[in-house]
Amino acid sequence: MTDKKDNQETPKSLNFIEQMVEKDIQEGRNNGRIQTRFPPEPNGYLHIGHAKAICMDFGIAEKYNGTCNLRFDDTNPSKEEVEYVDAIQEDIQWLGYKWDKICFTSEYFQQLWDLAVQFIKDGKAYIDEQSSDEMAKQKGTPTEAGTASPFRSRPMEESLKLFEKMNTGEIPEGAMVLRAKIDMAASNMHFRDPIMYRVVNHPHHRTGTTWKAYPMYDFAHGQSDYFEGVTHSLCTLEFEVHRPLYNWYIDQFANSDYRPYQTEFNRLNITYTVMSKRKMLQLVQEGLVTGWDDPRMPTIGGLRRRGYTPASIHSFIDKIGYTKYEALNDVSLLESSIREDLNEKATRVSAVIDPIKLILTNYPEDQVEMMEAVNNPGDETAGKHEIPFTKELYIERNDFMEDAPKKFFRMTIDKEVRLKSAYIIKCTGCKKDEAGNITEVYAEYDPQTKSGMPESNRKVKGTIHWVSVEHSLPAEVRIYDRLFNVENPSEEKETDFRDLLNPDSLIVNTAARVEPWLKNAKHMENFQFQRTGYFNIDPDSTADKLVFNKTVGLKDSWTKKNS
RNA sequence: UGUCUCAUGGUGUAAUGGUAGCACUGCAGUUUUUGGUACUGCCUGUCAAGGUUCGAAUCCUUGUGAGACAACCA
Repeated sequence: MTDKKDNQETPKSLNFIEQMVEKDIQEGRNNGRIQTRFPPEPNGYLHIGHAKAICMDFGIAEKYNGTCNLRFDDTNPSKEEVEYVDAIQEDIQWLGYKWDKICFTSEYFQQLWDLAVQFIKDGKAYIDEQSSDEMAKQKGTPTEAGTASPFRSRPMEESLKLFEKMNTGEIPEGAMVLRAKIDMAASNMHFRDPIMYRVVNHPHHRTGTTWKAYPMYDFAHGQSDYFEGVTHSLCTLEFEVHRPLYNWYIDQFANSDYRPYQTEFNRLNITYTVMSKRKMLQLVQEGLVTGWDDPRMPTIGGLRRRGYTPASIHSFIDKIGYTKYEALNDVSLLESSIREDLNEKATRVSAVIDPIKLILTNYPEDQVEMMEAVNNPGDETAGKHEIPFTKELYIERNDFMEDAPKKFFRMTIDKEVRLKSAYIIKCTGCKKDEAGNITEVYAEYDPQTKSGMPESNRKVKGTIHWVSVEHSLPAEVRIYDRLFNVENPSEEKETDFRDLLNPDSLIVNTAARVEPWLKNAKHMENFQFQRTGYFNIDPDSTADKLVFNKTVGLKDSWTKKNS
């Protein structure tokens, strides 16, 4: 495990954005200054797709000695809430990033307003009183030019007066908008007199009722970048068509030698994973999940509670890269990232999920032996822990088979198997109820084969885990599978996505037992158990419930979960 | 029948005119006190057709396919 680090690492090739940034620095664009921003709208929780953007925005600043602001793009008060503002900050911090400054687009409302007024005075904007339907009709289609609004040549003074009114409350929502006067025949639809301002009567989570007229994304984003001093405005591919407008707005007023540049990269898509905020909100509101941080959700909080570490998310993002190709990443790449990280760091513990009683017929009735188990087989410095061993144990139901096929390495009658960290035992039989279900398994232990004794080196094909019946604790176990059962949910756009929910995404199993010392191991964040998978204690958890996570980990994994 | 963008193994991503490599997945094997881990090997690729060139994944042309854009969302 240590020589892994000794391997000389081949220098990682730069992605296209890093290459661009290095070129910009060399050529002295914006005096070689690097400033980025992460601009979420506070209308939902951050998900793994945002993590990709976060790693880019903060990562570029970190790598090239620049700065990165966290800017809340809060220009639509009807959808935004303080709850989201707080959650977003927590998630970014959990990922390990620090913003240079925290800001809000709403802080620039006055500047944007003044700028809009200037646009009107310059004859570059006008108040349109048409309905949105009328405006949509005259906008044309991507293949046909649009036609001019009857208000397009409205005198500047009139527009100015009406614009003031838009912000006093006397104009109802939808009655008028401020539009930029550009080109109704432009091949880029965004140039056909885009809306700059509209009326929203919903109070804003920060500015209250101070404003009634709110800027649209296109009029706000580039300007905010400019006001802040952003040099590299990085966003996802769907904003590509907006870039000419982004530049056009800036061209209208910027007169310094500085200007921000927008660059787009591909957004994250993962198989079996829905990342639409709208749909996630619906899952939460309809109670189909327990909340935004339900472990089945692709949110940062959900992944955290499912046992993902910040390091695993970083390594995942690192592996998928940034291009302009709209990729669909296999979820196994994400899963391998957490396995890799936990395998290295996680402490191994024992737990039996689907227990069946194993009785060692020749073991003294009241004897308790403390068995020593390593915490991490790949890391000696991780230490050891003790597990109580008794005559009556629980083993996994599927670790025993009465009529076993040849390739079955675990427990079967007349065959030897090793109890991990304890003795080699030989199965002698089992007991069944009337229905034929196995209720108990019997075996004899070999006292000479306790772990550490010379005899224990005997070759035995199988090794199984166990817990002492007397010392075990019952636990609520939740088994998580994928929330969706279609490979690419985005292909099912027309379907109600709820039809795509996997009915097995959450299975509660109350029969599980865990060994007692787990209860006292609150200081440990991560646990791993090898054949069954990986354990993780939810850092938010206070209860002793366990969550079984089927997707993460080798085949299965566990997360301790709060009630 | 518009504008813009993209196309490399099953998936994702490198190679920036000079040996098509890496990771994930899958399949084999070695080691193993869990069938895990670790290590080794294997499978599979430049969308197509032309052109430029000593040499093309890379440059040019045409075609094909995919995506984005017609919200008073961001």
